[in-house]
Amino acid sequence: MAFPTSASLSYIPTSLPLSSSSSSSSSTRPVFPCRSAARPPPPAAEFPSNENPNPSLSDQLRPLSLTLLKQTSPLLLTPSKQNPTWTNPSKPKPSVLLPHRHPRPTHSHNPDLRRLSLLSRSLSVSSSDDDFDKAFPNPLPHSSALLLLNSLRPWHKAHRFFLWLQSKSPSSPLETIFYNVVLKSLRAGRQFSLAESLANEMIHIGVPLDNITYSTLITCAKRCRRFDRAIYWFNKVYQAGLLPDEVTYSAILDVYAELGRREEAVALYERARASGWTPDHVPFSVLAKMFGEVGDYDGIQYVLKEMKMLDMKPNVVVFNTLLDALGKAGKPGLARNLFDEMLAAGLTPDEKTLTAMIKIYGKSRWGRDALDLWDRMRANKWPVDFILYNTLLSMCADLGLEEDAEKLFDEMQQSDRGQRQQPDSFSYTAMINIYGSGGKPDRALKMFDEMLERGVEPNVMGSTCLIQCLGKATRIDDAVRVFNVAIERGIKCDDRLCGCLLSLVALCDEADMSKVAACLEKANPRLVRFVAMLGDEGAQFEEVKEELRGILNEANVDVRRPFCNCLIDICRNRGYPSRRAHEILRLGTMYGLYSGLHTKGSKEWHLNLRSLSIGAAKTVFEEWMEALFDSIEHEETLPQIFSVQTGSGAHRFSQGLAYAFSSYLEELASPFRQNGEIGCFVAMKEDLISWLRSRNSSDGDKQIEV
DNA sequence: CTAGGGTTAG
Repeated sequence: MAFPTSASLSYIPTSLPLSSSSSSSSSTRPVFPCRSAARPPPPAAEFPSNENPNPSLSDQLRPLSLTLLKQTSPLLLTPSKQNPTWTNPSKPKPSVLLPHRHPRPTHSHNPDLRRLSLLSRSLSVSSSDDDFDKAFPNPLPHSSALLLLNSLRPWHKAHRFFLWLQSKSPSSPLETIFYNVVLKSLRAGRQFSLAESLANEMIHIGVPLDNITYSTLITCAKRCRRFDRAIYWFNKVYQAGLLPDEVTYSAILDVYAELGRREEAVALYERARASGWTPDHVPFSVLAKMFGEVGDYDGIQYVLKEMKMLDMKPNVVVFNTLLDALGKAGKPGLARNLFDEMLAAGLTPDEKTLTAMIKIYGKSRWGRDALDLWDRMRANKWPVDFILYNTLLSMCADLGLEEDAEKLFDEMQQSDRGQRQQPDSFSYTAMINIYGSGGKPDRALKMFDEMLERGVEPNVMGSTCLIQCLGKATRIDDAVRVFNVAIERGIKCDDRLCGCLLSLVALCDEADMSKVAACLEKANPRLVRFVAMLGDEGAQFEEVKEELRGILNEANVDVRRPFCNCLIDICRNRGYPSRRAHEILRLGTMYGLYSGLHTKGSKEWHLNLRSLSIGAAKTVFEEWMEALFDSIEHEETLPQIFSVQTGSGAHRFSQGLAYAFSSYLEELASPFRQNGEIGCFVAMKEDLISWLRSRNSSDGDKQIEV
């Protein structure tokens, strides 16, 4: 893919309307506060919490920097007011950030380096003030103290050394650089509170904070998920009468990006650009990742366009984030083109590049591209690391490449133990996944047991895959055993695992029901009660509706449809009151979980049953037939062709639906015929009408029974 | 590594 040439003038967010919020400005808090008017820090509650990487619409629309878009910030207006002769917009006066970086001292090679490095290692066993006193009876030279401070690990040793240095010069405070170095160490140790108190100490005793101090504080806050404090310290830069330089600026850009506050991040970027900033690679990587996170393809295009405009050649990191972003935006073809472009530009892909590409091909089920790339990796001796190994295994799982995965897994097992390439829970999960989705429960189970023997902790996904596979083979006792082992080993039951247990409820016979219910009781007792309610003839629709709504509200968005699918299966398989399956389907439809199943054209009406469970597919089909019968009765115009699609089972989770649905249609003696393509069933109008008429006259009841 | 920013697995 070439960089896009049709460049629109500015980024228009795809998912968020701008217009609605641009009228209220009185309560907005400028990102670039006026120097004279120091503002109190924003309340922490104003920022989305850690658990919420995708803030609500209102969060995103909180017009923190929409003030920037409207250019109402006093600081931003001052240049033209103070300096009316400044009229060349192509060379704007820098107003929001420094055009240059903080100057750093050039380092002469210190002859003590080696000695100090050995010393820092010996101090790393224990480091008390006594140790420091013994090691340095004479005052330490400035540069040696700094080098040692920088090399002490973990953070508390550096911090203790810092305190010791402070105690050695009680009359004069340590210079900024000492604070900066120890702050870096505190960041590595994720000690934000301590870092912040040191920064406050600097302010208190008059040690100047510089851009290095601020950027370290901001990234430390970011790593500790204290985004509110990151923004607080960014505002502090302006309050102190300084301007951020491009490192500090990129750091805060990354904070907004991580918060998912995309408009504000873009506004920050554009404001800096407008004031003459020529960004380096970092902000593009930050923005690309931000857009990729939400699959915002237009956002990715915006990043490409900006780089193109600046005639900037992406480096490997930028390519990596762009490739990953395109994958997340569901554009495997564009990712492939961009990867080719990267090679054509003479860059060598690294582990992360290849991980991104293999992941994309696996998820898209582009088997040929995946295997082709794998061959090229080996032929070119491109670097491979542990994560790439595991990604290759997951790709094999996605594509059902059992033999390739086995070879790779063996390779990992034969690697040196020190290399950290021994299979871990991720690798085992991939193997369990391969065997599980290939219908080989024995091998999957063997993998799980082997994993436990080798002391590798199971994870929730591997356990879920295995339980699902054992469930499909109706090996309920094994499934229950695996569940209990997983729980004993500290697995936290997530919604997917709950859904998996729910599918066991649908599959097991009456004798095993209590064992499965006991598992589900540990995972989600509410579901156990709800299943009982569904089986109770006396339960009213309103009760079912309320309880289902509660359950779905508590559940993760992407398990809601699987939950309903499973519940429908349970109703049908366990002989619950026959209206129940239809009630769940109706409610699921009401909650928008089954939208887009029907397509009505003038020549053909189509029913898409892909990603439905067998029971849900049957129930949806029954409702469709009922609706069609009504249409016939009311003599509506019908098309010539009716088609149903179940999917061919290319996706491992939909395996079996085409087959099950085919025999179901045969049982019903329906006129639908599989039409060349697997999983595609077609009936002609006349055949369908006569079949529906005969069924409804012989049944006497409009409900189609199986 | 040598005081500060960006990229990898369901």
